[in-house]
Amino acid sequence: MPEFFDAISRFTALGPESRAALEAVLETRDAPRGTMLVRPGSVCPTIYFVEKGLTRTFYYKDDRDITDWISTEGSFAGSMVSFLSGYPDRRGVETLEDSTLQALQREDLQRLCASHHEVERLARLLVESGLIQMQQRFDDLHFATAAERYGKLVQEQPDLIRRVPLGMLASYLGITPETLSRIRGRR
Amino acid sequence: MPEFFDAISRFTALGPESRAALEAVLETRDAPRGTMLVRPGSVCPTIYFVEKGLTRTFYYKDDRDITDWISTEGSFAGSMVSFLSGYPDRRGVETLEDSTLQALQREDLQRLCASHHEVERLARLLVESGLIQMQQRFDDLHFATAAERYGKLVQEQPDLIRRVPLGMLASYLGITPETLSRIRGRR
DNA sequence: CGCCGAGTTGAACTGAATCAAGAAACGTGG
DNA sequence: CCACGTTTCTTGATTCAGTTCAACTCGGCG
Repeated sequence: MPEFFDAISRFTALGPESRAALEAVLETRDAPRGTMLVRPGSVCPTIYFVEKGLTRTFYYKDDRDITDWISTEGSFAGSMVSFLSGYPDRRGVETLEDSTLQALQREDLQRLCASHHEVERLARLLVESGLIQMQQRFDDLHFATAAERYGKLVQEQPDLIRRVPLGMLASYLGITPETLSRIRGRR
Repeated sequence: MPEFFDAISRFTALGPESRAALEAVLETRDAPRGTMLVRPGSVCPTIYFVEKGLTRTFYYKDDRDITDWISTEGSFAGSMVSFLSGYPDRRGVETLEDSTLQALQREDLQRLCASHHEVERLARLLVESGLIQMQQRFDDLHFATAAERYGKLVQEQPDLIRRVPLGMLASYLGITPETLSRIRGRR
């Protein structure tokens, strides 16, 4: 719980009232490795803050399992698009390790956004930072080679290389497992 | 001006006070074709609503001119990332046709967000829709072939094919001009 | 043990980039 | 209004990063 407020304090300061209101709707959830938090193809009514553990957002593209996003401690997990739009999305979410999560319901957040200006600001800033990350990832996909993207991942999140199976990392980077294996092979 | 409020009314309703406050800071600007609205590499302190005309967001990647985004009537133009973060960005913005724009300054928006909850909500919803679009585009880049992406563009914005030079369309689609020309060639 | 999924390795294939000329369109000044 | 130079577009030949398909290895684990 305090981790959550630590994390969001980087975006905006919450007054005691807003903070209490948020605290009241957050729900702590322990989920063992392999728990399906959101089923692919459904609406994602909950966004999870990862306090401990590891999750991935994934979907199926022509029977292939694609990892779309990986959320480590201190970040959010969910189908952003579905959570924001309220429409179903092919993306699902599952834990890759035993995890402790803070669950925030879409409806609660909507309500708090309406009633607390500070929460609305927080939501805006969170979405903004999501958009900026997305832009970054888009640019990488556009212009960096497979090896460059892998190199960047190694630099920025070296722990993931050990914690996430190769196949999932590969699809996260937008390449096949074979290609990632070869990239590793040289050096 | 009314076009602007029409467009944002799809997101949230503004009370008369918020509306007046926004109106007060909007500035209409006529820009002939080829006007540089934001220079690449600078901070983008202004977001433009395109009332009439056409703009593109672009940058240079190894001396190649890349079109990152195209904004038609009724949409926004600018370096989202820079506008939101306040940091410089390689992306610049220029008009592709004689255009009429509504200019909104970052500082004004920040101020109004702080003072008017409704404006903050509007900002959040706008960023959300930006993120959703971005996700869509990311997925396309990931999985659709060059020809599929072009086909989609033809379907969704057929006017752009006539209004935007091939080279710019190509880089917008993430391919070379040669490839786009060939795609057009067959059929 | 022997199976099974995850990872590696190899060979052939492919979509798109690159390099290299031409052809067409475009606008600017004489 | 035409001629010329510049930019834009097309077409062809070659190359390359990454995919696909297929076989093989390795490390558990029932």
